[in-house]
Amino acid sequence: MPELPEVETVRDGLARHVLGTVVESVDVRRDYSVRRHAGGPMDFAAQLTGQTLSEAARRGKYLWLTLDGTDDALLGHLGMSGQLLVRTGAGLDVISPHLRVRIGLRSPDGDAMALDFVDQRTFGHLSVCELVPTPDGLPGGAGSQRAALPGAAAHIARDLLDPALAQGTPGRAGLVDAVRRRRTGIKRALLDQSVVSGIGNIYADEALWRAAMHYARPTAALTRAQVAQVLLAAEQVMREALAQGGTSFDALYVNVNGASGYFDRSLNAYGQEGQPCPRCGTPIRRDEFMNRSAFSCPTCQRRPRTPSR
DNA sequence: ATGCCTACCTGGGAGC
DNA sequence: TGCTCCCAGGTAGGCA
Repeated sequence: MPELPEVETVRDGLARHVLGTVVESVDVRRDYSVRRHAGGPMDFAAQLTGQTLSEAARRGKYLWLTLDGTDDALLGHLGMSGQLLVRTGAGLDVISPHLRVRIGLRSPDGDAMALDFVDQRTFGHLSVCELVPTPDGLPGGAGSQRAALPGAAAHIARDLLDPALAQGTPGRAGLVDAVRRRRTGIKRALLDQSVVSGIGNIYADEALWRAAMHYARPTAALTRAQVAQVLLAAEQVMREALAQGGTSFDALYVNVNGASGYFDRSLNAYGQEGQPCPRCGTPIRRDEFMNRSAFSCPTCQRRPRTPSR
């Protein structure tokens, strides 16, 4: 499912293919896919039609296209199965079985195009949302780097690929402290998008495996160095996935599952129940966690004596 | 305020 | 072959 690397791949593809296009039509095929939009699907279409898409931005797993000359943006979240596909030429005849919204576009060259929102499981959604200035998205209150974010995403923290959270910056140190202030387990903290964004179940498990840390380790009992290590592991895993997936949008198409091709080859823990740990050979274990799964190596990632859930 | 849980939603695939 | 059921999980909102 799309987490930060996949969403960034989509954002990059949109930046290269749809900026400067004008919205000519909006076909909402499933009302549920237009959510958190005050006026509903009809208003969504009305607000988009005639607008020029002028910038492709992202915060965590939210991404948006700003509408030129307004304070509004087309905001999207891919949920767990969403895709944004650019259609051109004969591709316009392709109607995916899970097409939820088609946005008809006209390129600066006069070509007909479409931006298709395809989403099998319908956890994703689109809206038109006002951009609002945020006081400071940095954990720990460091710095003064304001940002204009869609109101619906204003509560989302910066992600580990955000320059403001680069290693050695006040932002990164503030994030470490913010994690340690939590009274919960490390995986819950990693998944909390208001602490650090972009990490989902897959990259959380992969980061914890790489850092050789159990998911239930209480954050408050971790040292700064341990928290920094986990965050670095998460950053590395996501950067590697981004490097592998970054070209898939050249074909105007992201894999059917919204993934970047990373998953086939490089997963060490997630989904690997019963498979040998690549580090020590112990079979990877699957636990129920937050009504989902947590995959870990029982040897490399030893459960703490007093685990946090 | 903070932490945790549940509902939302679909259809591919496993099991019979 | 055809049917049923399970499973995936990001997020908002509500609860304690």
